[in-house]
Amino acid sequence: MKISDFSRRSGLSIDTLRYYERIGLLPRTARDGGGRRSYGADDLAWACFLGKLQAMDMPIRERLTYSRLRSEGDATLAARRALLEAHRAALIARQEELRGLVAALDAKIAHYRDRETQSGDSQ
Amino acid sequence: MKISDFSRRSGLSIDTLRYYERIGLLPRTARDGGGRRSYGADDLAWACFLGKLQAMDMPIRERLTYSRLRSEGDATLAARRALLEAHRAALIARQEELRGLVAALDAKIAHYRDRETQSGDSQ
DNA sequence: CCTTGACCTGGAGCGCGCTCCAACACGTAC
DNA sequence: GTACGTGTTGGAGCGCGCTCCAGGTCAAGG
Repeated sequence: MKISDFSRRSGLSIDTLRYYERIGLLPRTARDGGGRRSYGADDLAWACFLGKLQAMDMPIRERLTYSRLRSEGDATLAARRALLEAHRAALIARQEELRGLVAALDAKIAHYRDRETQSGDSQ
Repeated sequence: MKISDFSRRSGLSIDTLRYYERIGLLPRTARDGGGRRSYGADDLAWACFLGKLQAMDMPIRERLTYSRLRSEGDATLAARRALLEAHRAALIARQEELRGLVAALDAKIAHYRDRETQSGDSQ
């Protein structure tokens, strides 16, 4: 698969794909005769998972660590799971925080509704 | 209140307070005889709310818009409420997204648990 | 008086995560 | 054979949101 197709299917921009490869987040991609990147199906699964990790706000450093562990094979399975579990805990904490913040926001919005009504009544 | 106290109470660093004032996110603060910032209680409430907006991932641009509206008085109450409601909707959407991502992460973690067990059993 | 420490200003620097660019190499269609 | 489209590289640039720094001012304490 050529990079343009891979970009569309993975949801990562062409520039991002090359950038990720440069920093080692994606492994060095196989090349065709002319030196062009040629992606396979397993590359796609990995790129998509990287995209999910990013959507989960996992910073690049952590994704790099995960990627390095992955490249070291089955010996790092437990370490990788631990990393994911730590990030899961962070996500849960963030969700709790957001719940509280939404509640505060709702209070503020209700407060605005009151003030608008009052000023509307008095004019 | 001096800036160091205000920083501690608002949770914003001294540098951030000065930065916010520079870009217009905080209004020009009152000064004492020597030209030093002298904050009041209402400044504190506003700074704390700005902190919450930031914790809600509201970008600086949007916070600036909100701040500008606020400085224009009661005529902008409805606009400010609309802005907060739009951000509330974004937060809810993000929460939903995170729920899905956590589910995907759980699946991945379960997958790792399986693989670890298998390799443990076979050795 | 003189030191100390907190404050002031304008501006530079930084870490993140891309994004864009110039200059060049292919391979296919006409 | 030449134009075009798509790819390559290394490196520069960017938007965000601070954070840090140099060089200076001022008030209070010893």
